[in-house]
Amino acid sequence: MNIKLEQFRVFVAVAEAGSIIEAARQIGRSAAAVSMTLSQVEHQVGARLFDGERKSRLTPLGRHTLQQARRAVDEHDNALHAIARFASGEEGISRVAVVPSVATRLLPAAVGEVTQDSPGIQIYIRDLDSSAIHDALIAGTVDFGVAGKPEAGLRAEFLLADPFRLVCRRDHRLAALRRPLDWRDLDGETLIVNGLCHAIDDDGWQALIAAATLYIHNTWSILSFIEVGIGVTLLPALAQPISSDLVALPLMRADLERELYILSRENASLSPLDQRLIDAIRRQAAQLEFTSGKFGSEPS
Amino acid sequence: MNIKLEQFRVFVAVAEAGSIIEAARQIGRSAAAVSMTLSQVEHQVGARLFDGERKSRLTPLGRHTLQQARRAVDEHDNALHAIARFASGEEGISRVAVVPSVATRLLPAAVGEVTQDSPGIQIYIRDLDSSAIHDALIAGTVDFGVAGKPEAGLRAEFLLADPFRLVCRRDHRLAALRRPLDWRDLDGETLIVNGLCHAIDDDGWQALIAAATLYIHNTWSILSFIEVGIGVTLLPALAQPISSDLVALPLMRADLERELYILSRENASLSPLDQRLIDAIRRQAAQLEFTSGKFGSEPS
DNA sequence: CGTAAAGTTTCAGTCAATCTGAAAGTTCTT
DNA sequence: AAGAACTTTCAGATTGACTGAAACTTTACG
Repeated sequence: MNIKLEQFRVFVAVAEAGSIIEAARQIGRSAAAVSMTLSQVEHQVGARLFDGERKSRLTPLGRHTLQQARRAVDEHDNALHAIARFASGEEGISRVAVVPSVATRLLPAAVGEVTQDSPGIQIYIRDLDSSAIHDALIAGTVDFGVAGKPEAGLRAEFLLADPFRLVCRRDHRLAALRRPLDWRDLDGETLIVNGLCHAIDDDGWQALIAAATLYIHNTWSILSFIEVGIGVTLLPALAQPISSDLVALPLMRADLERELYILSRENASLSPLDQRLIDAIRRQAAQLEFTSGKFGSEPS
Repeated sequence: MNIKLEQFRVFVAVAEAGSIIEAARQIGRSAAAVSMTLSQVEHQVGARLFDGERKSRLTPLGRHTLQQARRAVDEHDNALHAIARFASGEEGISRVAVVPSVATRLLPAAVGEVTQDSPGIQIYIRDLDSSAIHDALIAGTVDFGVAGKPEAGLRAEFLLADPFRLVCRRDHRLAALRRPLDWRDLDGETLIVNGLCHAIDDDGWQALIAAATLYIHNTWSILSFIEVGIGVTLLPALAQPISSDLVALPLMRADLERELYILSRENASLSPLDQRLIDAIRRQAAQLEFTSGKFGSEPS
């Protein structure tokens, strides 16, 4: 016995309408087609499904078949619906790993954008440093990430270039210069080296960090030091928290910047929800304005 | 989006086989057909379901679609299976009302026959007198019944003719006659009239019961009276319990019998399980032997 | 690096299933 | 008994699916 889904649909329509003509009208077929389909179903089942000549009363077997047919049709429609929702990104799970600055500055608005119209979705977020993000991607524990360019084995699409700035207190002498800073301006300053400093490929800078004494990994800790008057540091604009006590000063070398990429596994597609989230992150990144031309500006 | 069940089947086969050629081999189609069906499905979904050129790795959307497709296909197969089981009478509910004699003499073996190979079925049995059975059928509380012929409104198919016998103690003087009895033989006997006596259309008999003093409805009670030596009665052979103290004597009027019918609602089909049960009852009835020619025989 | 092998897709033709409108055959109602 | 409503049958048309062959792509391997 093999009854097709469309045959089930026709049978359900007739059983519910109680008449072939009415059912034919509802599903947009001719009565002849419905009649033939129905007799095929009865032939498959091997017994009559309706009592009497008209199609208004079901046999016990017909009632049972109706139950089963309804169920099968409903499950099929549910499956189609679920596939459509997943395909449109209205439903699903997205696992993301991003650097802390993206987690605080880009993700909240992007996630808000995506979740606003899609209540059924789930998003897992981890904030890690770039190399941990690469590892997580290769391990498959996250679907995509936002981080610096990896060595290999990952697909990378450019997201944004984040210019480095010198961060110091508003009342620092460097803030009073009101011009892009040179490395020589940092002579005699207490430089706090952070994890992102090594990415800057500049000889003068490398000499400075080689001579530095303070190395602090966590961005928030660094800023606490600076706030109480100890030292200055170099950070990408996105990594600078908004604080009225601190300023981010542009550098002469305006080309020094951290590049952030959307990373994902090579040869592995992303789910539609991942795509939506990436699109939202890109939109948020496009809205960023690095006020690199102005002096004494607040970070972002 | 409308994906047919057969398309789901093809997609599931390819996803599980990891190759179009292998899937095509399994489902008995050409690779070309499978390839075309698959691209139809992808077109319907609106995105790729497999990563890379070969069909060995699914995209996240593909995995989700596979889950849903499996579910839909399984539910459809379940529905077909459930319909087949119900249609063959291996599953279902049967509600039966029968007269007490049938309940004790025919039903046990018939039910045993049916339940033996079908563990999934349910059978509800009520034993009632004929008119209550008619009422239950008309009310729809049972699917079919075994009882005497009803007035109207019910479909009746002849089951068996149950010859009336005279029931008395083995040591009764009538038992010693060893010949079919005439009404005159009952002169002077204490006749116990029961509910079935009125069905006998015979003037001599009607005169006898008009003159009787004992009227007892319940068959078992009647037999208790007879066992202690009080009276005789007339009962259909099937209603006579096996007891070594009692004998059932044939009557001269061998044509006096209670006719039992399989009754069901007119214009209402019976379920396949009902049919199986009816068939089993008929087989049991056919095996009955009323030893009407022999004298002093035990009741059946 | 080139060739063979395996896998996939495209193509055109064939075939089977399904649909339609018309007509005939039912059953039910009046 | 006649008409109305409904269902089925029929022949022809349409659609959709399948096939084998060939082209194309990717992978395996010497």
